[in-house]
Amino acid sequence: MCRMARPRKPLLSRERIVVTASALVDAEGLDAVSTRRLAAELGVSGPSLYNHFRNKDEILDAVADAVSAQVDLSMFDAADPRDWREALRDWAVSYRAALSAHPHIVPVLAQGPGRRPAGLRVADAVFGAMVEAGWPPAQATHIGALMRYFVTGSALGSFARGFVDDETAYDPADYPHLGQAHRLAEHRQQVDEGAFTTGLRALLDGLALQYERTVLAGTVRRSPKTG
Amino acid sequence: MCRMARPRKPLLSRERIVVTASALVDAEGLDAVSTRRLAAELGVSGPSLYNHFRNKDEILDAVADAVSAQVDLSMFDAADPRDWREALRDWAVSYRAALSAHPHIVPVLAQGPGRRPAGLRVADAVFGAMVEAGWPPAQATHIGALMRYFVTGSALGSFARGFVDDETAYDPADYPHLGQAHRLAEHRQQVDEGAFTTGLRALLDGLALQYERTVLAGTVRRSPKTG
DNA sequence: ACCTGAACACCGTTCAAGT
DNA sequence: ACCTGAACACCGTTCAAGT
Repeated sequence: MCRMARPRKPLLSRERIVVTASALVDAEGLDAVSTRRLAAELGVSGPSLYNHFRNKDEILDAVADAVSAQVDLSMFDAADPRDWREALRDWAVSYRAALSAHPHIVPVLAQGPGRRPAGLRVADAVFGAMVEAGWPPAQATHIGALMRYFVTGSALGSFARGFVDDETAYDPADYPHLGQAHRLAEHRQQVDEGAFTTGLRALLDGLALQYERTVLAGTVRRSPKTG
Repeated sequence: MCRMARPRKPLLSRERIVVTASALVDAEGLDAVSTRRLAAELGVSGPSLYNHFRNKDEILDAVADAVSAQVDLSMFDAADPRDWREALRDWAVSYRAALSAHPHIVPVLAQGPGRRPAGLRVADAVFGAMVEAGWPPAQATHIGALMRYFVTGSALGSFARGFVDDETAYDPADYPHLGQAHRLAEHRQQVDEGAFTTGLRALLDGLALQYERTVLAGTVRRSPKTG
């Protein structure tokens, strides 16, 4: 019609790049993502990407943040902040589910939120909820950190898949207790799920003990808003 | 003297390569390790490395295994296997110390022991000790896995360093509880150590609860060696 | 504003050739 | 047995040029 200043739509967008990069990471791993390969999948030439991202690391950061955005945080809006234990459990389960669905990007994600908005929303929500529940700020920080240690660790590498499925690989003379280790691969799902569930329960039980000893012991029944 | 079949000593050895590669990883990170760069540090040409390792991944595996070899396992030789809690704590502390000293290689290490001898010795020792302490094999496997999740997660990325040291980075409108997050960098050591210590104690407290409920509850005082 | 080809300084790995 | 240079098929990124 009038003006028609821009003859055709741009071929690329940040979102298209992130979606395609995510699919490539999931399908073939981090090493498969080269700017040229990614550009080819998008039907453009390599340098085109630099119109939308400053460099390759920024693309991978965006892929990682898209995973963080999948983490459910609604449990922290719960009516009673004293239900911190259940909220923390549900959050950890959702957190791990999101990461485990995209294990190849976890090393990037594990470097911390930095300036990634979704990663920061996660950190903000858990810290806020713990403070709201009565944990001192320093302890609330520790809880956010240690939960991330556990969840990223569990999503980073499958424990079971860390052993090779080869009966002759583990000589009983060298490793007297690993006679069945080559069979871990068969039970991958159960082993990793079981270890995560056991560890999560242990963490929460242990934190509840500390909560009783420190937070509840020091409480003298504050009424909110009235000082 | 006689024969002198080999005129001069080889320039390289697997050990020299691993030592130099480790130093390079520690000093400049995984990305700095290229076969050409590593070879240059060793005073040889790039392809020479292929006389000693099949490929670059094998070199990084060897670097990772050298870190696993630093983990103290002596606590699992303790007289009384019922002291599993203390042994597990001391092991976790030593494990994390070894990994934290070489954080850049942790993503490689976290992929599991595979066929790396030192990594397998670690897995063998902790599994054997837990079974000896009375844990059922499936639970002993879970403990080995969940402890690795926690330790590798804590060594992989500093929680505190995961936030940028920039007062304007975290807008209170977006992240209402992160007002002090930019100050985490100052207290990096205390935050990461504190979170690890808190998490480790919580894990062990929680596991001890489970031990009381399941292992001790089912025990009818076995005398060893007499069935 | 957004995409391109050419170019630069790199990669991991193979292989024939040397000693 | 162990090291080399040359070569192959790649990299990430910059930049002048096009529209």
